[in-house]
Amino acid sequence: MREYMRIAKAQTANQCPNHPAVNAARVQFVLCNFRLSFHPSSFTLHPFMIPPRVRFAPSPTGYLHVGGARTALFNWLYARSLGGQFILRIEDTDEARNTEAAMRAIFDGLRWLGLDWDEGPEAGGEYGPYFQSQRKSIYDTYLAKLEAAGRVYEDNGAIRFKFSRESVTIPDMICGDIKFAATEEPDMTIRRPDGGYIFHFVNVVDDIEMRVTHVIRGEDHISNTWKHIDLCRALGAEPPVYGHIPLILNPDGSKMSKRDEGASVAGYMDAGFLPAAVFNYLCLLGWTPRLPSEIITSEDAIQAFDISEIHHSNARFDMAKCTWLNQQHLRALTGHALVEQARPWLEKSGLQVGDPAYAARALESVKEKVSLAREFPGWTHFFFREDFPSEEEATTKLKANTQSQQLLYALGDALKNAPGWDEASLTQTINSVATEQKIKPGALMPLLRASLSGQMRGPDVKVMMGVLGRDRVISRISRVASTIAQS
RNA sequence: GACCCCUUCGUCUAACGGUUAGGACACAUCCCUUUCACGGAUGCGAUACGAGUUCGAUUCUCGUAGGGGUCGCCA
Repeated sequence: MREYMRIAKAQTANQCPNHPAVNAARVQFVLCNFRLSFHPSSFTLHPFMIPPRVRFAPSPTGYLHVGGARTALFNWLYARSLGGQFILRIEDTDEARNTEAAMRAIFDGLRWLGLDWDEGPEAGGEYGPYFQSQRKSIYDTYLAKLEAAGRVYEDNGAIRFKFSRESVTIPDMICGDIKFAATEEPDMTIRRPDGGYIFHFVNVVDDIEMRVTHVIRGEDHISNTWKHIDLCRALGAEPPVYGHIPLILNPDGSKMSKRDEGASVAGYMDAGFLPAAVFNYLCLLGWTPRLPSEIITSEDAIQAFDISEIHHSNARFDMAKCTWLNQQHLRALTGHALVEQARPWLEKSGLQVGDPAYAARALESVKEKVSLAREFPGWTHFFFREDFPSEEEATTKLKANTQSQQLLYALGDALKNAPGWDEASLTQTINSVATEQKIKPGALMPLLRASLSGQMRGPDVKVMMGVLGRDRVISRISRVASTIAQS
């Protein structure tokens, strides 16, 4: 197998030397088909084989689960890396779950992550409708095929599909060959007495109808796959190629369900995660992009994606690493992008962003200290208002030193007459005050910090002074100095 | 219970059958420093167990144990 891969890569590289990534991906695609359809001895390369059509088919449960999001992500990467189509189909045959809000959660989550679909709700496409609730007549037609083939029978008003009961070997793009012995499981119900169709049936029919070539889904479906293939063949269609990806578990190894930390994509939005970071983390859970850094963009992922490299074992969710990645991505933001990322959180805290250039400088002064965007207000609120609170610790610091008031007045006077407001001038000014007062320059810093921000941790003091500007700095210093006098 | 998937540091993972079993996160210590971070350095820490094949096994085979999944008139 490895040898075929090597030859295939060499051949496609020759054909299209300008697009090595596309070629590597194409080879992968070819090989996945090859695994299914060809014996090694008859292996031939088909570099211009039709691009894959994959789909993400969630049920509108009211939220987008990270496991589902990662399934969508791997499907999307597969399509994007091979120039194929990514289809979104809503499996809403269970009418109780079929609400507009439940649907929105899925659309919003996917869009937030940047997983755009080529066909599906709000995108159109020639194989619609993309809601199973609107496809009943199609299912009726396919049921008739099964009836004609003598593969169904009625059971108390429900309709069951007669299994062929043969042992099968399923070539899985990720797990390799999976063998299933002939089963004694009861035949599968495909339609309820009320006429509603069951998941397994509609899922298979839609994949046939929508020309889906590759089904990439959660490992929880491995055991259902032989049934789907059986159904597919009974309908006279060639089954798609399957690939089963491992599940995401809680840190303790249990199954991740709705209320668990990190389970809902909306939770990441609410916590101030960057979509790029969550995208990045999901890539790393179950797949190792062979890139120099673990910090990657979606473009990197598309370039590097190789479905055969997806792992076979379940992975536990690690919020600490996801948060670290968010910090890494946050650091890469500058100017406008940084302001827009922080804006909702600042406004939610009642802060007016105002001049974007000023806001950008304020945010950049702390961005390396922030892990999640929602932490921005806590670090920068004093840049955006004069009536900021003074924390207990800062007040104590100012009052503990009997010289505080005198030092602040001296600083205020010196800063008023500082020759400039750049870092060098500020350093010079502060140093000369320190010399005058016979103390170390470092001793002035906490006083300045407390006076200017009301807290004992924050941006570099001189950077903070630079952003605030001379007028605000002097007025804050004198205000604090006089407050100390009153108390 | 039957069937299927899986098993390397706490977590995510790397290692043509030959490596002092590598990296990232987390943790600890130190350096840098006005704070908090970033950055740098160091440390802690793993091949589930038992057989077999082999000169040699994390790697291949079998068994055991453990984890996960499927077996709906849910999706």
